[in-house]
Amino acid sequence: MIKFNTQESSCNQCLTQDCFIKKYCSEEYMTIISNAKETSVYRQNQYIAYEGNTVLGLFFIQSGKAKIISEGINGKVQVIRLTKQGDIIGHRGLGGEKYPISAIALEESHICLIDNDTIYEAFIDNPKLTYELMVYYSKELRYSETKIKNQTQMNVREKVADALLYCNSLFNENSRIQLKRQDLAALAGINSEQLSRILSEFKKESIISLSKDEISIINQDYLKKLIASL
Amino acid sequence: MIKFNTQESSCNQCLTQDCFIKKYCSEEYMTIISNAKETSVYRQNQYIAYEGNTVLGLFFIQSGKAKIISEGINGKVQVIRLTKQGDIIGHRGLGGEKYPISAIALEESHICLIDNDTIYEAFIDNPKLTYELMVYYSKELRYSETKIKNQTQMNVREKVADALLYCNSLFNENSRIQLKRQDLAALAGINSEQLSRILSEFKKESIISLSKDEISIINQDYLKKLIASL
DNA sequence: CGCGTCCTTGAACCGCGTCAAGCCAGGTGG
DNA sequence: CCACCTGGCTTGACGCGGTTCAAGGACGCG
Repeated sequence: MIKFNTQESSCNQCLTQDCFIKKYCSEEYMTIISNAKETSVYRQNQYIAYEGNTVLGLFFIQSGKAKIISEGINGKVQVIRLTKQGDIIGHRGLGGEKYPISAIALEESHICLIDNDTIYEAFIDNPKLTYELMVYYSKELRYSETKIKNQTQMNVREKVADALLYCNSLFNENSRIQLKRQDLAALAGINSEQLSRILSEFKKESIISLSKDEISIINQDYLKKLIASL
Repeated sequence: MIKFNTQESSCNQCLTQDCFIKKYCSEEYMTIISNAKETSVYRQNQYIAYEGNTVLGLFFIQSGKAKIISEGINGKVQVIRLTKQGDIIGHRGLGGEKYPISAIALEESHICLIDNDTIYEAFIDNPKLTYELMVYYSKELRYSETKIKNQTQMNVREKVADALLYCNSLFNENSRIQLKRQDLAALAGINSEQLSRILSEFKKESIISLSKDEISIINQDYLKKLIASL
């Protein structure tokens, strides 16, 4: 694993404005955390956290993207969610000993690790931070519980629509989605053959366009209507 | 809705030891909350919170049980989780305006409602409370995300085993489960016909016993092995 | 140019959801 | 006390949607 402290290792000078630490910690604590944290660079496909490993602390994404996955029956992978700048990884390990999920970088990513003790102190001394993180969690819970229902009730076509809209709303890069088919399928909770079929259908119906390894949504309204009944 | 302040409306005299307020709030705050909270009695099948309604605050279960549900396609119900004494309902509404789920009492239940403002003040002034609640959330997240994977990858038989073990570990009342078939099916994420079939199979194989409206687990190890590969 | 990886498409099987009928227990009224 | 009705549970039969297996195509890389 490639790790090194980057030059911009001080939170004060960090440009990532959506970081919880920057937004909700006192000046005093930002310094403490700056000294304690370890910022590393992860290359594409590199593991950030590994299911079953001991919880070291909380990861904050300074820049980049990652997928959160969980392995199931016969090694079948489920993509739980995708993360971007400002998001947190590893919080599910709070109060536990082992990471219940794995995190893998989707592109080169700069990620700060704050160890268990430091972050615990920060929580106790910065109620606003803790509260805001709690709210962040409750949003994750809502997303997660909606997805339980979706996995149970949606058909394949709806699952694909849902996954496409999810990617689009999360990254919002001119509506372009660049995930491998396998990852997108694992996010939708289906197999890659079905995904291919549905994407072809959508293309024929001019709902999306496919070029190389990118998917662009053309008719977003259609996709939204498709999953509106949930 | 039947509502009245019970005699034991003071947190100091409350016998529910697993309540977060009792465990992590200062004496001073317990008094404040005692005065602000409203304790109500809900009968079986009565709604505690309703999907889409304005978030009033947080519900703490003093005694009783409830199911948390979400309605989906064609009014098809998904049981997200079950709750018991000491659990919290409505925290998913934090930072939102509307409850994203409904909660319905499974039996006569005494439930305390703490309004938004009071609970927010309590959070800011009791960092330990906020932290512990955050940890509680992270556990919910782990459960929830495991369930996403289960709904995607498990077959019907495994889903039933999972649901039975869930009920058993949650309530632990001499391994007896008293939920209506429909509720149990909605918890497992399948239809009630399939549930019946699988339960009959399990009965034939002496894994469970069925009597009237109760299910008893006989061979717990078998069920655990069945879902171990997840 | 050949190989490996990823994507696409076709074909066949089967698990599960749906529909429908029968069963059992409890409640109600004649 | 029995007849009837109602709601929940069980079981059977059927058909569809989706998974699986398999083959072929597109592309990048050595």
